Amino acid sequence: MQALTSGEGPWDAEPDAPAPVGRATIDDVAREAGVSTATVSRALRQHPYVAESTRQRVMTAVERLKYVANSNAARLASGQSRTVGFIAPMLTSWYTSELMVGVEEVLTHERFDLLIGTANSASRERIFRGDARFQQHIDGVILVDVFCGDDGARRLAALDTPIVVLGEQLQRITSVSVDNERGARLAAKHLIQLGHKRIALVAGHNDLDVAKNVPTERAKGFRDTLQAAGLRLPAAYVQDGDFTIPGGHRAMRALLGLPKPPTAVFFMSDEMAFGALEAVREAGLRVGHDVSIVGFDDHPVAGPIGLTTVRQPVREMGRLGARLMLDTLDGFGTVRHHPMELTLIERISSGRPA
Amino acid sequence: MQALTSGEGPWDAEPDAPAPVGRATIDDVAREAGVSTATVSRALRQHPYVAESTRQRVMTAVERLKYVANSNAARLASGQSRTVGFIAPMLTSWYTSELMVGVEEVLTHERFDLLIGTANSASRERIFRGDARFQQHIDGVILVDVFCGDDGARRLAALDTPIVVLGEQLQRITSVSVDNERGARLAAKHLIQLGHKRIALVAGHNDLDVAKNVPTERAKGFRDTLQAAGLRLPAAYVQDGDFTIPGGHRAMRALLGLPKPPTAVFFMSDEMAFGALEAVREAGLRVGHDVSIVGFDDHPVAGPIGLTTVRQPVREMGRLGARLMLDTLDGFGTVRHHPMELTLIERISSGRPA
DNA sequence: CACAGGGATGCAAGCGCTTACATCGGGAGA
DNA sequence: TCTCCCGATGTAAGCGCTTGCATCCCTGTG
Repeated sequence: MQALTSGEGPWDAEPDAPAPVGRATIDDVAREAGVSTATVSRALRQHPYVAESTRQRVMTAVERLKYVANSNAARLASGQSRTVGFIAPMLTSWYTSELMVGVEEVLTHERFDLLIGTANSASRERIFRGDARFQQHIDGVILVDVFCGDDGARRLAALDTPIVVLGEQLQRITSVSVDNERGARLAAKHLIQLGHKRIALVAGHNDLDVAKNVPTERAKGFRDTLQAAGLRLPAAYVQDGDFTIPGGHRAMRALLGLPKPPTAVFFMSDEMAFGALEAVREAGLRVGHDVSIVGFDDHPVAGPIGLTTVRQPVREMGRLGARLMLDTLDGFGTVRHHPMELTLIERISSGRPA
Repeated sequence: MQALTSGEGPWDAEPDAPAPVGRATIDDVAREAGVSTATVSRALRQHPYVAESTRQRVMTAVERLKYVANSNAARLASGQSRTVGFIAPMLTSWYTSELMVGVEEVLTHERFDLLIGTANSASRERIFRGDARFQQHIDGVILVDVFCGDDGARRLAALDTPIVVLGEQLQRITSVSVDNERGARLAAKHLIQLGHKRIALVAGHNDLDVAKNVPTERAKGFRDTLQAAGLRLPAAYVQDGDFTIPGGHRAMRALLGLPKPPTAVFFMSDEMAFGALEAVREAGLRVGHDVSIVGFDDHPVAGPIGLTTVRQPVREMGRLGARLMLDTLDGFGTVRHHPMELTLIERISSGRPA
């Protein structure tokens, strides 16, 4: 951030620009360059059949006139919307917005627009049917946390809309995801190695029966690891935290209210873990001593408050997802799954059992 | 969030829609309704001179054909971009993204698009000059943290682009802001009442000399209150935290490294305060006991971790800002300043000095 | 040296809407 | 009953681009 000293800085600079504020059209440029509008259009879009000298002339004219193409006209004429949809439940979670920022970053760079939508159960279907905004004016859709089964995946793949899925892996659909089972295993193993015997799980939702999805995979990795270590996971030790801060708070309170409360808890998201901190404090206990907590994400606040967590490169996932979408739209790129690395970050919220 | 049970849920529903995927044009609708395209256009946009019966017929046709207007065509024809720009430094801070979500919420509802831009020193100017994206295809601009002096404000007001400023108050420009001086006073007073004598300040930037801006106002309120209480604010007690988590961390470390460290610190943002928590821990001290901390914002994580803070209704500010922009674009609404309420939320990060 | 081939450019028809202007019809006032 | 007026609708000209097709010209080839 630049230091603005009094009386200086960009705002106070002289308005030295000639600035015939962006009124030039492609015809003006054509005239200025002495070519046809068609040639200008081609020159501007890297069409192969434009002589280098001509391109130069056009570019010069563009500079001089400060020409900027009217994207509405371009889109109308070409039939390409240069817009991709981004659908997720809970737009306000850190995870989602971080993905969105990543996506936005590369899309904007390629002069694409982002159309954002929430995906509650109703609107998911809507996307591919009658929804007003997504119906026709979208080149592709980036889906987050689809949480659909194999059937859903099949239906998605059958659509002729290019799709990229973020966060989970579906049959025949390009995706960027992490190995959720492994992530959960990392967390569980960590807690087990610290010596914990009573370890609980706070999932995003409790309905973990859908074929394949993030919570299910994490739950599986977690369960398996516990089982392998000869530990039990009683039903009461599995709570639903709704992937939100208040949800995590509630879940933790429920856990601490148990006759035999756990000494360690794995949360499927950092935000739920944050909520849990409050519950621990309210109970007069100390995190990392009386009860260990492990999250998932590596939210920016996780570091400062010392939350042990499984880091996933969220922003980078968003970026990659957007790039894959662009490749798909360009006709390149085949259906592929792109795995991203997961790392356990040990901090002070987890320690040996009291 | 809906519970998806195996084999069910929206994804698995039968594709029961007739779905002649949104290919209908306004002409199709006109034909279907037995009117001209002009009438359809008018009916759809609430033009007064359309008979109710006609409107009904058009609507029916729209329904039947699942017609959705092509916004590119509409924008091209009308010359209205239906897009507003959103410019802020640091798009990734919670404050900014929260504002953005609020803005997005109402804009989307009104079928407007949001064009997001960063405002580093260079691009600020660019907005109103040669910048490619903002030059012509924008109806108005929402500015966050402009941090410009009166001169800058004058230049802004002189532009013919509708402008709404969020977070601070500028001459002759519509804005939504809080009383920053008062907020800082609340924080300072709270700390003083707790009995603190050595109180430090972590600002967003140290260049507090610009005519009028958020950090300056908060610094003033803070200083004045300390002074009124007969307390000193040594230069070493004023640190620059850059409005980021790491910045807050650094600032706190610097403060704690002082020969006579403060017993309480006011941070101009919660995120900086979060960073500080880590520094306190590293120093082997306890927040709320050895050192009290007060933030500003009421970030969602502030509650869970017990950070005392000055709450500002950020999301609501974004919403209101967007609404004001829409009013301006509609020709309604005059230049006005809309003040929002600030509240001190006392939590456990602040207590009596040790 | 005529001719085919293909690179470089121009022409002009849209893309799907909006809107100024023309038109039409029917009730109110003369 | 005949204007006049105005509400309701139609006509058609673009908005600023993209792109298929036609055209032109410069090489390389036989």
